[in-house]
Amino acid sequence: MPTRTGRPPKISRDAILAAAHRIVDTEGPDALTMRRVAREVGTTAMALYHHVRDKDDLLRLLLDDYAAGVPLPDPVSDDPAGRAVEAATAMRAALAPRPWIVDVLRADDLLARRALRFPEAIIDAFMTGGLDAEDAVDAYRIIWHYTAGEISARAAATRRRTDDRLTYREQVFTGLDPAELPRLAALGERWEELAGRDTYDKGLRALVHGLLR
Amino acid sequence: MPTRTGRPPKISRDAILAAAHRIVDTEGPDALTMRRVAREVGTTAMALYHHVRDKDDLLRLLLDDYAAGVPLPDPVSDDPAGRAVEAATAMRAALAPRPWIVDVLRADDLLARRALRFPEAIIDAFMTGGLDAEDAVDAYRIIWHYTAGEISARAAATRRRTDDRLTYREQVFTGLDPAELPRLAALGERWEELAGRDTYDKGLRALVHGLLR
DNA sequence: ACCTGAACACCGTTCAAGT
DNA sequence: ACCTGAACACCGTTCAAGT
Repeated sequence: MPTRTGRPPKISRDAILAAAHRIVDTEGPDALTMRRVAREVGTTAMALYHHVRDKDDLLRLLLDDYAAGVPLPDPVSDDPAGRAVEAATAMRAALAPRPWIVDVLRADDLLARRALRFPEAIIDAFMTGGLDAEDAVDAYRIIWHYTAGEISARAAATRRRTDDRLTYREQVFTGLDPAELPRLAALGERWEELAGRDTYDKGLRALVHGLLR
Repeated sequence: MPTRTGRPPKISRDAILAAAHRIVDTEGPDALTMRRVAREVGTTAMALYHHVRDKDDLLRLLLDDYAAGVPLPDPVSDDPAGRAVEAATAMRAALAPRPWIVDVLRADDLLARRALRFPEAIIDAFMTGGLDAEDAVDAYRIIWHYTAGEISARAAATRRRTDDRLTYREQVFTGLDPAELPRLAALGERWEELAGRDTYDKGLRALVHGLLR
């Protein structure tokens, strides 16, 4: 049994992650600062740097934890299109309540290690549907971009709704010149109502259909 | 001619915007702080608050300026699908070099006032293609989500490429269990190459086709 | 009316020192 | 080996005072 030398640890990476989870779930991602996490585990912010490389590292670890807990339901469709839709819908359902995740991994159009079941299922569905590996990867990435964009937009819209100044969009729509922008002018105030609709599924089905055609 | 009273202004909103443009174009959006803008126009940060409400307001004004300068080329296609693709491609081309814009207006799936030509053209194409107003708005919003997601992802990927630690994704791909994730394991290192491809057009065409079907 | 200085309440991170 | 305190170099914004 190897001898550990030096001062015994007061805190652990697990304790840090648990605290981070608590904070982000109850107070949102903006409340997640190094100082706040430190307070929660009962140390100074600087002690954290002994257990995680930096804040980005913390976020990534947090993400991987979430990913592990999200189920990918067994497919119920027989056809490839249906299976792709199911997997993408599950992926979106997992992310929608935690939109900050999208911001963390935006770049990696691949999800965290323990969430790879989602791309796997989607790529598999497309390959079963007759696409070769290249086209299936393209299809997955296209769906990822669509999903990430939709989640970000919805999250921002929700944020704005709690804001006072939802006036901007109304303001944009008053006094549109029908000669210049006939379609938008005709829509008028209906935009507000139409833009609130959840169109994810509609877009997803169009996308999958178009990609498999 | 109305008599203006009080101290004459040293700076103007135009001067502030011009400075902000200079900063964001040469040093990127992260360099755009109130203090930095103030230094550029030769005042203190607090003087700015007399001309813009807050930083968000400044960003929105900046955005509107950009929007005014971006051309929407005349359509060349006869068919509605082609015109929708053209307008969306122009919109993406306008945004791609300035991905921070997407972050500013994420919520408003409608663009800034002076950029309304883009949604107008896209909605018009879909309505010409036989969709009713509701479906055309849905179609536009779906395309917007896809476009915003793609731009964000590409911007983040570029940022990461200049980073040192592009190791994370490689790391994820080493030692995948082929029993658990057969498709991804088979892809192996090819992911890196495949994920670099520009798939915007492919996805856009699939989407437009699926939406008009 | 417009501008200034000082201040508030924060950030992430580094670094030298302590146990 | 692990933790601490002080410090660095920032943020956006408020507020009272000056011109």
